[in-house]
Amino acid sequence: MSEYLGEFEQIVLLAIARLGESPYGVPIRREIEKGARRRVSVGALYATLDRLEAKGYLHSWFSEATAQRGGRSKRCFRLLPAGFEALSRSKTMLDRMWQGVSIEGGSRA
Amino acid sequence: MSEYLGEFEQIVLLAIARLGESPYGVPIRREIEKGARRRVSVGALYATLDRLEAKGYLHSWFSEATAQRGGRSKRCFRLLPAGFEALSRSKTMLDRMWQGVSIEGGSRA
DNA sequence: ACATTTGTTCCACAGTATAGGACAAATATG
DNA sequence: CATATTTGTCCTATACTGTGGAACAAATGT
Repeated sequence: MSEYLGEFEQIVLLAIARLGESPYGVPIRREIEKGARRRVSVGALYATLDRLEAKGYLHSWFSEATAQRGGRSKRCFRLLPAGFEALSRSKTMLDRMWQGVSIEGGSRA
Repeated sequence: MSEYLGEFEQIVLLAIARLGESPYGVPIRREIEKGARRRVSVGALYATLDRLEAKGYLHSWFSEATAQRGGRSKRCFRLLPAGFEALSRSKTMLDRMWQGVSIEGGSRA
């Protein structure tokens, strides 16, 4: 297992952090599409959630079913401290690498 | 080909942007190890450089050999505008997702 | 000639990203 | 009650990215 988070892994953890209240798959997906302005397939999302939980960055459990049409039990998620720390490490590293790069566009003569 | 950059791809592009003067493999590698504080194997670096060039984010060419022991021709790199734009897109997206997350650590009660 | 130094390429494999269909579990309805 | 509809998760297959290290290439040194 790599010491660092992939791009999409970061986005998923951040979406959960933003939502806060034990969100489940559907809201998480919506939050990513809205916040990152990027299409997300269901499969991609759950695969990543599984991996993040296996790494100990996330915890999940099943809620009770609700009395609504299709209101089956939902798999809720919570960001664990280790997840937040991994997120911070990635951010710190990227921020550090961006220092001194600025607006020069990279096409110097 | 994904629309977004992987974590390591970002780091490689940033290292080249920071170095500026048509750097080649060895200095790029050193810059990453120093700047990102992360170990980089040669193979990992060149594989990523090749992919970034194939995507049109980077341009490379071979320099003349120099009169030094082992001073063979070097493969020099330059960040292309498309590379800088891709980098900016990734940064903008991550910055947007970080908004509202702050220091709460993610382990709310 | 052959050793040493510096650099790059190749190869094999692990890990991450992606899409979409299959499947499960609830209520609605005739 | 049998079946349709709705909501949500799981599974499977495949492409792309990340990884390390050995092999190879091309200079000068001795």
